[in-house]
Amino acid sequence: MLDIKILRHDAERVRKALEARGSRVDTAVFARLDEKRRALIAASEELRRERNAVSAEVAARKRRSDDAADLIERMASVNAGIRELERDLDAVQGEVDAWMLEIPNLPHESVPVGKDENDNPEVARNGKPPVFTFTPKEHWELGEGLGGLDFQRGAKLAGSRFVLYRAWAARLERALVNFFLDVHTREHGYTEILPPLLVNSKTMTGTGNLPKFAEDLFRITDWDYWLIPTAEVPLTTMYAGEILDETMLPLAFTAQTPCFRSEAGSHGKDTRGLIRMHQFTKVEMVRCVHPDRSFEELELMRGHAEDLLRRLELPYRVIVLCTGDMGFAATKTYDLEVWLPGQNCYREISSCSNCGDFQARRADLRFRPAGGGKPEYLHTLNGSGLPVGRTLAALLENGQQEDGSVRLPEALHPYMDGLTVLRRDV
RNA sequence: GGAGAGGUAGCGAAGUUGGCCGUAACGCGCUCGACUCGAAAUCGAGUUAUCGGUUAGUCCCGGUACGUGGGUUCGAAUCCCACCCUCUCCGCCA
Repeated sequence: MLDIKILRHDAERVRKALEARGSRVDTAVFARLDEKRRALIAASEELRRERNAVSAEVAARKRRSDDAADLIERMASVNAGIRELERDLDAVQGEVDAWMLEIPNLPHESVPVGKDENDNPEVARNGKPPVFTFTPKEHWELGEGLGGLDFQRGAKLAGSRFVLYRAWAARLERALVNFFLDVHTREHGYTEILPPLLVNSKTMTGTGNLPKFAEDLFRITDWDYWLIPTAEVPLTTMYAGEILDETMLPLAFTAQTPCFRSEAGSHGKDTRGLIRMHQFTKVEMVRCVHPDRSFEELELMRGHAEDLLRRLELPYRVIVLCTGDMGFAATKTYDLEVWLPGQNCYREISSCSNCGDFQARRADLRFRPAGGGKPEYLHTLNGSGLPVGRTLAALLENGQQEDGSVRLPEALHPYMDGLTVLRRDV
């Protein structure tokens, strides 16, 4: 949610910033609603003030056993007025809220202006794509060939975009989860959380997934439960409604969870392989930080994700999402893209975003400054560190050998009981 | 699922025959000050959030908030209804 004061006093800035995102917003609508809302508040509060005063007078008379019938009679019209004004206010407030919840975050000034993913500048690159003396296969071919990925049975059990892991693949999934969590908790200073995988509407609204993106989510029939599309949702809103001590900042949480996404609107995209599933495991990083530090924290967190790719010896590049390609809640986003030899291109493997105070306002995440004083909204960041399925795909494609076996990077050997090469029989 | 108890400031807790009871008794914690060489102890003072008006900002004025949402009433922490959550016991269960 945007700061309502910015909308009031600098609507033009909002309009321009959102235009860069490719999202048009009619700030005049807001101005009109806001004005109406404030007038209704002022009017109804005036009547409430009167009611309070008269009620106090009634109480005083009753204590003296005096008659108060005239006052009570007078209150009938005051109460009718309050009822009417508040009914109107509720309606207007509802409109304002709905409007505010649909407005995306403003891009930070350092974000390049652009239209879509073709305008995302590359800012860093690491590792060299491996050179093969044969035509590299795609990961699903390797995975199926080695008996680890069973897309057919996944589809039988649940449908398309589901997969079943077997033997070394299931083991590798678990190894990656442990590896990621170990690095984050031991070296990067994150606290591991195991959150609920179902959350309510309020929680989903806090991160910005609702109300606008309901169609991207799975929900439970007859319950106010939604399946999380990422651990970002519960991790970011853990402290919703609370006022933290500044000394608690920065908070750094990591969690591995299944993630559930409807992938509505991506029919025909990445229909094969592990890239786009309805269910996938991801290790997520979330940071709740002092507003003055959030952009430094973004660099830090991006480094944490990069660290994992380096240790896995996976070639990758880093891009900044341009204004037109950013997510709803983000004010700045880096995407890490891993090299997939089978697909002969870089594919997104981590998205690290600074959401500024956008989610903090929605979820009411605040801290009290160390010197005392008014609570302030903190800033929230989230980043994948890393999605397990896509990492597994990258490992298969980058480590493949001519006979279809796959070399594992050294970092994973201890997590695989010393196994260094994936073969059909492991 | 059944029975009972409860939800009030950072924590504990008082307030239920409706009316100076909401900055909210009392205690703890925290902050500042006094005392002290320093500390403890003691004493004193301070310590909710939010919205609207006003403001450069503070102050100030007013509204709201006693789990949530409704209702009754001139007036609700207090009475009524629904729901949520926590605890205890019973049942069931990985």
